[in-house]
Amino acid sequence: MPGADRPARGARGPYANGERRRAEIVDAAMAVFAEQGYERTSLRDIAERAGTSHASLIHHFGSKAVLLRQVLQRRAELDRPVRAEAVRTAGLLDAAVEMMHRNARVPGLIQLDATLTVEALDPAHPAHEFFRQVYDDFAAEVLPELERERDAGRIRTDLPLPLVARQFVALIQGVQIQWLYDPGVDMAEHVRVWLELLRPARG
Amino acid sequence: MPGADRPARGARGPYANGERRRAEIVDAAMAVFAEQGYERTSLRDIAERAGTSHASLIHHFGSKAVLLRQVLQRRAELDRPVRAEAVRTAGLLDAAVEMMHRNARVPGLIQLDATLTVEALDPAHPAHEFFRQVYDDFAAEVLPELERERDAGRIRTDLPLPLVARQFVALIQGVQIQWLYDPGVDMAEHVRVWLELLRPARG
DNA sequence: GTCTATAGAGCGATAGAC
DNA sequence: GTCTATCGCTCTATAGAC
Repeated sequence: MPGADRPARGARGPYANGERRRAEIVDAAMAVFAEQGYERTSLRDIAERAGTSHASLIHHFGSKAVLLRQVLQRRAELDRPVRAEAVRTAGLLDAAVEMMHRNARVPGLIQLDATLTVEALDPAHPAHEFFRQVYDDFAAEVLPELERERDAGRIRTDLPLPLVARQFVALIQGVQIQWLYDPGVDMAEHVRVWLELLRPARG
Repeated sequence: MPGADRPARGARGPYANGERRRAEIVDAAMAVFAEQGYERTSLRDIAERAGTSHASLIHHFGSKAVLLRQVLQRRAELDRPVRAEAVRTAGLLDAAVEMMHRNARVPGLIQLDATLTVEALDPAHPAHEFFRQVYDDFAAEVLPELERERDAGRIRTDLPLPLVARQFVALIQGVQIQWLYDPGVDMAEHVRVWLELLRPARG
């Protein structure tokens, strides 16, 4: 199946080598951004990791900012199927527990999110809109799930759910940062306990 | 009373002008760090704000890292009396609601904390130990307060309080970042609702 | 498509006049 | 104690050979 829907040009489809090279560079950039953040990472750092020159990065992507956007897009693509499976089997809220457990085992992944999120607070940052949208979307996705849970009697009826949905985002964000300072922090357990707090009174 | 316990040298105490100048530079640095973070701020940016040259900053502080430490120390000194008063009148937990409400009105203050916190994740960063200590200390200070509240029957008895103490820190951190992305987020209300979640079941 | 060379700018820090 | 001048370095991005 791979490449079957493309006209052959050379051994693989068109631009196959160029696309593979670009993918290698994006992977290298993702790794180095995760270790050092965006601002502190130079094109030379990424080029060294990818086994090429910083000039070739510019050739392929045009600028460091564009490369960052490719990294964010790639990360979202990698996440989507894993996340979809977790949501399918556990529901959106409990899936977060599973996702945090899993993400903690991928070196640099959470540091990438935390570092870029805060760097991108500046509205002029190339990833500012991306993160604003990600958080808004996530809160908007969580809200109806919270309403369903409330209507099913599984969470308290006296809570301002739009605020609670946003608090879910904030909690995940904050727990990640505390975990980065102290790996003894159990991120999944934090989310689990917080979800427990939402449950109705049991006497 | 001011300066009375010092031998006069010139019109004011010793080093009076130098200390005033240093204080002005620290205030300027605090403002610019708050707007741009530490890494993205140059000594020239700070010097311009303070109305002097970047060389004079080095003269007074020796390095950019030392200047950052002075800023953090100054910020802690500014915070201490306000915080102490809030804790005295409201108790430690409710004081946080008050503090977040107040801090939201000081431009750049929360951005300073959030930006530096994440930049300082790197153990080699000049503020890494400072922030690790601040978060550990705060969680350690909150824990006995939570235990008192539990013993007084004001919060649930089935919660892992050491984790909850750390979650308080994480929540404040995360809510601040969400607020920076969307000023419509009501930080104090988030803390208030979370504290409400801790209360015992009421049927 | 990848390289070397380099432009052009900004950085932290230093030296030394005043 | 403050300045100008500058060092030595790093950065993003460009130019052009191959």
